[in-house]
Amino acid sequence: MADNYHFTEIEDRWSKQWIADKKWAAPVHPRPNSRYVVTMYPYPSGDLHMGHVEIFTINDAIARWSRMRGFDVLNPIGWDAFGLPAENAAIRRGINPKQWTYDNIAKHRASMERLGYSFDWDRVFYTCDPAYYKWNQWLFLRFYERGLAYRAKAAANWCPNDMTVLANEQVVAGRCELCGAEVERRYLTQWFFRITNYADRLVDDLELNTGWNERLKSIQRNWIGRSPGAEVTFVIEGVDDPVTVFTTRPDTLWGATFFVLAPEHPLAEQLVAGSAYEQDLAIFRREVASLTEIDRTSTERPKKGMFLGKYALNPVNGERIPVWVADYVLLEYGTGAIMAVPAHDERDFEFARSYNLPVRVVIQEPGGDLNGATMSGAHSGDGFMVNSGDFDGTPTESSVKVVTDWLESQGTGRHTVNFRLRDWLISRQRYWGTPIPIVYCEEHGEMPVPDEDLPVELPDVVDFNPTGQASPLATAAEWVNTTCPKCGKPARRETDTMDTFVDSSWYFNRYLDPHNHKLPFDPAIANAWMPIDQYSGGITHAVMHLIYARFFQKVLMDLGMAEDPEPFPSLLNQGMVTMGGRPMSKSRGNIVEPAEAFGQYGADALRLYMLFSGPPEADFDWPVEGVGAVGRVTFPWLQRVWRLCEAIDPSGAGGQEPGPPELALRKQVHRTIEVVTRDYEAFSFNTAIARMMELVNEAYRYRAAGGDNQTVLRELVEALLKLLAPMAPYITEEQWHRLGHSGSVHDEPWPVFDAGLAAAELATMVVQVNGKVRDTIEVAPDVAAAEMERLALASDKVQGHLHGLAPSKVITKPPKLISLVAPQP
RNA sequence: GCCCCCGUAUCCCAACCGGCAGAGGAAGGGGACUUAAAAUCCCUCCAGUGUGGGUUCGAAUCCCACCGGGGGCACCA
Repeated sequence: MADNYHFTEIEDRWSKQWIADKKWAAPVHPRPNSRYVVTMYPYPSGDLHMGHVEIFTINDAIARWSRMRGFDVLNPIGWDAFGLPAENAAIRRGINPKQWTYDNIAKHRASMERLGYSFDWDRVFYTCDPAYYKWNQWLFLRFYERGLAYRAKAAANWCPNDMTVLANEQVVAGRCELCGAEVERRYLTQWFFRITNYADRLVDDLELNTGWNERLKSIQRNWIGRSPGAEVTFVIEGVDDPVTVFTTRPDTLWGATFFVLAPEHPLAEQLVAGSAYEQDLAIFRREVASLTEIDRTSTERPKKGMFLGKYALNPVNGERIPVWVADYVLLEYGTGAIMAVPAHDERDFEFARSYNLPVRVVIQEPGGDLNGATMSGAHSGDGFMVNSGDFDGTPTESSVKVVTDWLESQGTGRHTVNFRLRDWLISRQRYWGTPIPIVYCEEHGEMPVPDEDLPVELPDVVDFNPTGQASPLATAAEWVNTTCPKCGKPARRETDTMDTFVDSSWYFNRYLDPHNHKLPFDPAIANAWMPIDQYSGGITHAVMHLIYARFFQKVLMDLGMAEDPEPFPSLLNQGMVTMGGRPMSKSRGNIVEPAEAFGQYGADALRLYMLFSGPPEADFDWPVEGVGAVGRVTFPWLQRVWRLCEAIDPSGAGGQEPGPPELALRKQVHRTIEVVTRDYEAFSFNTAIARMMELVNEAYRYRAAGGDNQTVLRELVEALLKLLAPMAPYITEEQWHRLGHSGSVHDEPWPVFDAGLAAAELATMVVQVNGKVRDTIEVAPDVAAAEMERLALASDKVQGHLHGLAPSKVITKPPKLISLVAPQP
């Protein structure tokens, strides 16, 4: 008697069995045919959400499929366990962040186990564990030795809500990426990683990432913002040191009619010191400082500035041009100073018109008559140089290079490249992160903590409440007061902690050697697995994690600890899971809890539902009905698969000689193997499932028509179970055993299709006349072109459209298509 | 403003290198089974591919322009 599909019992039993057997453990040293498959480790806030389920399921299907294809597969997991939400939860509840974090990790893990993810549980780590963050500190010291970690005073993004500074990457449209509060600009002394040293390599090596989509590469290119141009040196009257400006259009130098400094530029202060302009500048600076970053960078606001009473000398013609400060010039970009060419730059033009500064045309369009006095907007396009001495007539295509070369020869300029990317600000004024391993000695100043004193552990007793003044760690007096590693005299520890993106910038290396006590990882072991063959995760990390980790990889390479310039040349970005077009959230009430879904319909049905929803990269709008969608779509199909399997005699009793219906069914099995394999290769899980549904439909139709050949049905079901196993691991394992096998379906080799069996005996040839389908004819798959033409011309329908004339042109694509072009009558 | 991605049945989604627009699912309609219903099984309806041009024997697919949606960058010199 056939059993029903009791998914809860089946899933519980196999889940425990696999874990007890350490079924997904990977070897330390892989064979040459290995696959390192990694999905971004989660942040343990609450339980898993649907976004996790989607990407982990995709990742798991890839890992399991790779195993069946004979690869050594490493599919690890860990937790990104440091970070602000834990600390905020701890403050609200009056507990230690550690407790909240570990409670959530336990929830995550239970859900992951039930969902059947084939992670290698022996390699798990938590980044808040001193055994992990010790190596953040170790790596920090290596960066420090090479000048890649440094402390400097700079304008920083301060989140008034989270009471910490943020990296540029963590500010979205002027707001804190985590809490949404508008960030403030503060001049603070902070720790930075010198990522700008790697800006060129970060752009150039994007080309090595052949498995990235264009969208992501474009986001990173935009973010890094490489801008080739020139530096030009100006002399300001009465100032000893020359001032350098950056420009992308040195060919417009002859059109510079004024010179502008950023209001905060130290030189501005110096220029007006003791003059009548001094007080006005102070007032103007205060005005600018009172603007938020959003206002300051708005293109809508009229530009403001003031003359400083000094003149700069244009290096190309010695002309005296007035020096101004203006709010549209930013201290952070380029050199904080510009030459203003109003005729050919929109911003300079706007400013010149509001302050009645001269506009001089130095680029003219062919046949154009641009006039500085009358033009209504800047001409920033191409043309040829005018009013530029010997360079008149030089076209824009070559002018930038020609002029810059000439400036170099004169010693007044040089080719250079500017970047939008800023150095990565890594210090945070919060508790729950890696302590920065630096102490400050009265005598020796900033001193790195020696390697043998690592880890610098987080103290337990701390007042977490951020004050905005000092970091919480400053309240742990016993911890802060230490001794100088050099002289032994009293010293104070650095009280800022590291950005948690430091943790995630190298974690995939730690999985490869997770218990190493001497090094973050053994390069020899890591290099055997690296780079990651398939990485997966959200595109929300496009300019954060995905740029930082690439930077780390390059530094590791320069340290001799890595061989590969890119850590994850192939990356899959899953789409967002939404409901009603908006992100799922508790407060909005548009949420489906994974536990609810697998509780009602099972992990297999939920996994399959996520995979069936569409291509992995596409956003997925969950139907508003909620979990019921699983009960309407993939759960009934799994029951259908279950019933089909139950119709197979486990004793393996043979069937009769196969007749035409059985041969047709067998052909369908092999065609399914062929296309499903192709779909897996393309990560096209939704179409793979559709193909399997088709096969199941065929089997049902065969049985509904009275067919019951056990041999062919068993072939079909066994192939189906193998093809489905990476996506729905439980039902396939259970039925594989019920069919009488003692081993695991997950240890089976991936099925191979028989090309002879998969091929059709007859092909359908489409006959087009003038591009329109006029007839279809059954032909042999290996039909010759001449035979196709003969058959096509023999068709009455075709003759009707040729009007009895011979075709003027014949295109054949054997065996599927022949296209005839009728002669013009 | 510049750049990237996407527009296909009522809905979700297919369509390889340009070659019969439809694989799958949902919803809808009909039928079988049943005393009846549910469940199950079978059958079935549904668009000419956002719009307008172009290239081609032939365009959902390639090119151009536009419209709509999503995203990135943006007083970046």
